[in-house]
Parts: sequence; C-alpha cells; structure tokens
Amino acid sequence: MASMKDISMACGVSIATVSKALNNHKDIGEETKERIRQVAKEIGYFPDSAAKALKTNRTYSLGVLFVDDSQSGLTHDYFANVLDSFKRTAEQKSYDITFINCCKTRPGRMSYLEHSRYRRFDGVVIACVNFNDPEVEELVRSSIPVVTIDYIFNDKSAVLSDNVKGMRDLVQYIYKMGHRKIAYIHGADSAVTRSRLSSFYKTCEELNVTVPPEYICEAQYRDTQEAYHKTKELLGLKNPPTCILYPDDFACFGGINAIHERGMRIPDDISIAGYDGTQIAINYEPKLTTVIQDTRCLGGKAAEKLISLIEKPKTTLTEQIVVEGKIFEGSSVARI
Amino acid sequence: MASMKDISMACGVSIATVSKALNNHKDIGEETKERIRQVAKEIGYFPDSAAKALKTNRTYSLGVLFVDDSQSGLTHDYFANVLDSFKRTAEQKSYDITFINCCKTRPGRMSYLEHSRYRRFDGVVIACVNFNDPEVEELVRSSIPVVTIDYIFNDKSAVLSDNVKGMRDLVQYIYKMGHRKIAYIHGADSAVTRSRLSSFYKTCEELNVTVPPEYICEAQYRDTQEAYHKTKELLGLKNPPTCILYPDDFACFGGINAIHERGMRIPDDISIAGYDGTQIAINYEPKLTTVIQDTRCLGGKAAEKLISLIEKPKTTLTEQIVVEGKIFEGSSVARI
DNA sequence: AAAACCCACTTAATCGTTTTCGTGTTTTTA
DNA sequence: TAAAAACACGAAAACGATTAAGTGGGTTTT
Repeated sequence: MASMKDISMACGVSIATVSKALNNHKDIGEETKERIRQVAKEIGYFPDSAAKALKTNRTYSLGVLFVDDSQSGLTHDYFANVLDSFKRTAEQKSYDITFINCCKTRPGRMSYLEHSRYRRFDGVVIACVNFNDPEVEELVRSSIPVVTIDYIFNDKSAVLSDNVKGMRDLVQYIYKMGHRKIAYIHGADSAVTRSRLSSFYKTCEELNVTVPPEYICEAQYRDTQEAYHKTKELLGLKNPPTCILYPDDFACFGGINAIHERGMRIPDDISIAGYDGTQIAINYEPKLTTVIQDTRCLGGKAAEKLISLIEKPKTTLTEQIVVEGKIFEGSSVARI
Repeated sequence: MASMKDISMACGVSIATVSKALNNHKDIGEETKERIRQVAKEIGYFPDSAAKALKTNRTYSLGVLFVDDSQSGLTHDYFANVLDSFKRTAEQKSYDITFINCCKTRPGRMSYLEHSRYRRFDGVVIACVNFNDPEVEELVRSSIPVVTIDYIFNDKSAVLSDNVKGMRDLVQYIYKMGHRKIAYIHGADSAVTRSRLSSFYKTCEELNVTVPPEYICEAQYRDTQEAYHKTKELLGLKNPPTCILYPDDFACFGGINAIHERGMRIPDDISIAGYDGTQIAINYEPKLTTVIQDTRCLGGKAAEKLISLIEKPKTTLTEQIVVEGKIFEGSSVARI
C-alpha cells in the first residue's frame, strides 16, 4: 500500500534518498536516515517484492519441484519431511518457496523452465520426480541454480541420502543377528532403488550370504497390497527366508498383514525390516527395524547449498552431499 | 530473458502493440497478431510475472499459512493431503502457491500480513495454526481474500470437515455394534476438538449412553506416547470401557501398544476407533474403524472458494462449506 | 586563494509490462 | 463527397523500486 513515494513526501526528500536510507547506504546523513526509518515504521511501509525483483533481478524465492507420476510429494512422508526442513532453512535466510506448477494437463501451461523464468526463481530444488522427463532435463540444463535430491546430474549439486551405507548397515545388522536367508522386496526402478539393491547384493556377497533369485522381487514403494502379495509368495517358498526387507516402512505394514494372516509372529517366526524411519514405524510395536533417513539434514543441506549457489556462485563448488541415515534396531529382527 | 521489446523490434511494431496482441485486444489486426505470436514463440518469449504484477496488481499467487506451534503442516498427514488437493486445484486455475513465512524468530521478519502484502498474494488460505495468534487475526481482518480451514472467523469464508457428523456416525456405529461403555481420549483444545467432543456427548446422550467422567481424557493429537499412557489408565479402571476412541489414527497406534502389552486382542478383548482415515490405518490389520475425512474435497473447495473470492468478489458469497467425512467400519470394533 | 575533496542529497534512467489517449488511414454513412 | 465511424497502431505515463551520475555547499589541502 504505502510506497517509498509516500515516505519521500512525508519527509520532504526524494525517493532515491528514501531508498538509500532504507538500504542503509553510506551517502545519507544519519539523522535523515533515522527520520526516514521512523516515518516508514509509522505509515507501515513495506517494500514491494515485485518492483524490487524487476530492478534487482532477485526475487528471494525458490522454486520447488516435488512431484511424482502418481502423486505430489506432499503426501509422501519422506519428501514431506525433506521439504519441511528445506522450507525452514530457506525461510530463515528470508527466501520464500513456491511450487513449480506440475499440472501437466492444463492447456497453455508452461514448462518447468518457463514457469521458473516467469516467476524469476532465484533457484530451484528438484526431488521425487521422474528425472528422465525432458522438461526436468531442460530445467536442470538451464542457467538457474539447481539442487537435486536423491539424484545426480553430472555437473550439478545434489543432496543424497546414503542408501548404500544405509542398506549395508541394515544387512550387516541382520547378519549379525544370525540371519543367512534374507529376502528383499525392493521398490520400483530408480536411482534410489539401484543404490539400495546393489548395496544389498554387495554386502551379502561380502558376508558370504547367498541370495537365491526368488528372494528378490519388486513392489511399488508405499504399496501395502503389493507388499502383501509378495510376502505371501516368499512365505510360500519351500525354502523361505528368515528375514524380509521391504521397500519402505509403509509397505512393510502390508507385509505384516500377510505374516499375521499365516499366524506367524514377528519377530519370533519371521523377521522383517523397513526403510525410512517413519514415526509410526518406530513407535508401533513391534518397533520396526529400519533405517532412519535424516530428512532434517537432507532438506537443510539442500537449502543451504542452493542459497550458497545463488549468493556466491563463484566460490560455491558443485558437489554431491551425502547424508547418512541411522539404523534403528527396533525389535522386528530376531536373534537366531 | 526475451521481453516484449525484443518482439517489438523483430516485428517492427511498438511494445504496446505487442502487449495488446499477446493479450488479444481487439484493436490489433489479425495478421499482425499472428505475426507477433509467431515471433514470440520463436524467440521463446514468456511474460514476466513481476512486471505484470506491478502493473495489474494481480500476482496469480496464493499464500498458504499451514503451521502449527510444534511443526509445519507439511508433516501432518491430514493437512498435507488438504494442501495437496488445494495445490492441484489452484494450479489448474493457473495460480501458484507460496508459503507464508512462519519462522517467527528471524530478526526483521515480517508479520503474516506484511509478508502477504510484500508478496502481493491475491489471496490466502489458513489452516492448522493457532487461530488466536494476533498476527493471524490481523491477516484475517485485512482486505486480502482469505479462506480458513477447520475454523470460522465470523465474516469470512471457511471450509470445514464435518466433525459433528463424523463423530456422531462413529458413536452411532459403535453403539449399533453393542457398545455401551465408550471412552474418548480427545485431542488438545481447539475448534475441531470442541466439535468432536460436544458431538460425542450429545450423541451419547441421545443414545442414552452414560459417560463417566473418567472415560474422558485428553492427549495431544498424533502423540503415541500420551495415547499409550491414557489407554493404560483406562484399561486399569475397575469398570473399564469396551471401546476407546482416539484423537486420530496415529495416536491410535500408541493405544494399540498399550492394549497388546496387556495381552489383549483387538477387537476381541477391546474395541478401538481412530479418526482421519489415513492410509496406514485403513490398510493395516485389524483395519481401524475410523472416519475418513475427505481431504481431496476440503482442499479443492478451499481453493475454488478462494479463487472465486478473488475473481468475482461481488458475486461470491461468504459461506462456510462443510465437507462430510465417511465412516470406515474396518474391523477394530467388535460386535458384542 | 584556487584546487581538490567530502558530504548529503537529487535527477533521471531503468526493469518489463499495461493502458489511456491520441493519430493517421481506411471504410461507411448521409 | 464531405463527415462520421471504424480500424490499427504508437507515444507516453505508470506500477515501485534501484542506482549511476550529477550538484551544490562546506572543508581541507598546498
């Protein structure tokens, strides 16, 4: 409402003086500055982001592309948590965050890049998307600073959860508890899945645990139904595993259903483990053995990196930041 | 990057003509329009939201205030789902959504209203906050169109989940299943809690179910620990209930822990019910008896109402939109 | 005492649009 | 055929800020 013009008139100075006073330039007298600040407060002046953006080419707003083929990242526990801490960190540094429109069906819509330019985002964070999407590619290749989460574009900064170490720790823990017949219902193909899966194989090999092919199967992430069915199949094998790993904690609950249906108990008759460390999983009995991903750190680092990339592009190096998770032992893996 | 100026030079017309052509004004020749549109496409022109906002006083961006004392609404399943559908609807109508900065500790931060003016939000949606906060009050009282979720400010539009009906349906179902000793661990005081609680009492009264005071206790929403302890207390009563209602599905899991700890089975030895209808609750066995809140509808209606308020303020009436939930019978309430 | 500086401002251009008035040309009307 | 109307477009101001360059006056330098 109130603009610098109003202040300038009230103080009998030029608009330029007001601007400089408010931005604390050195070529304005102390008492004038004080008077201007005073009046600004009185009439409830606040700058206008649009006008400022127009002149300075900086919006202090970050674009967020958190989208899945099936659903937005918002309802996805892991990503919601990452986004939440991203938001906190960004807000502390006075950046606002805006979602990049991902409604692909609207006629006349803009591509991700077009939208980002339209809104003049200072930077963009990408997660949870189909990284093969040409529009994502286009956005990443643009001159806009970008940080990706859980995916690496060769010359761009990324923040990654350490799925290799997470899976290794998990398998090693399970091995230590005495298990030698470990099955893994892994998630659908993606960078994350590949990391976990190869780490699973590698760790088993190191431990001299043989993994029959029928112990490995695929299910969508967060799909209790699929996990349920795959679990039934695994339990029906003539040589069933003693422990089953799931794509994530949520899917795990589908597995538990199948296990209980057979009258088996956890961990007495069969052991299970999830991934993520969601609240429910680590609070509900039997507490799930799982890997708690450090979402707070992931989101925070992503925001810090992105803002650093924006504010000091010369001195900020492109890097992949790997954030370790922490194994939560819980009680769903039995000692045998 | 490319501006109208570039187009105007390429086409040999004035900037004004370009603007009018692109906005399809009637006083520009058809062939000129076509030529301009063509060139615009070729050089990859897209408008600049900041400049446009400056002139038109419309940003096509909506502010979102989804915040809790403890945590952001993002990690709150119910609100994340509401926000998700709000976002979808808004995006379809080409509005973008930006979070209103709720980091209250940053020095020099703006109030919610100041921030909203700074960003020139066309409208604002508020949910999940402490509605007594003077800053919220200030925002609501301002001239910015606003829609609240699950809370009513007397002269403002709101979208509400029908907690009265939801609770009534739930209690009636439980009654129909034969229960007469129903306990309710309700959430912390709030508009939602009051609706549910009074509906609980009222329905019980109508059904001639007496509710001893020790059957009613309070626990924070989504707090498994508190639910656990309150459940233990209830189970320890000399005249324990046959069915326990929880603040929400998540808290319910804390109750289940306490129940299992006593060696009791659900629903054979005790019945329970949640609220919300989260994915996990309605998929995990025993499937929880709960009320599925129609988050899709809530968020969608909120967006529609807000945009309508923005685009046709004269003809849009202020109203409270009540969205009904749907009882999910599940199998956690036994027939006795 | 003239040259050189500082200080504390102001002027004016600019960012990328939109929009109100023109203005010159063509077409229609009387 | 002259006046009126319609058409197609341009000039310029405005939105609210930032900033380079300029301007007087007082102080300092030599």
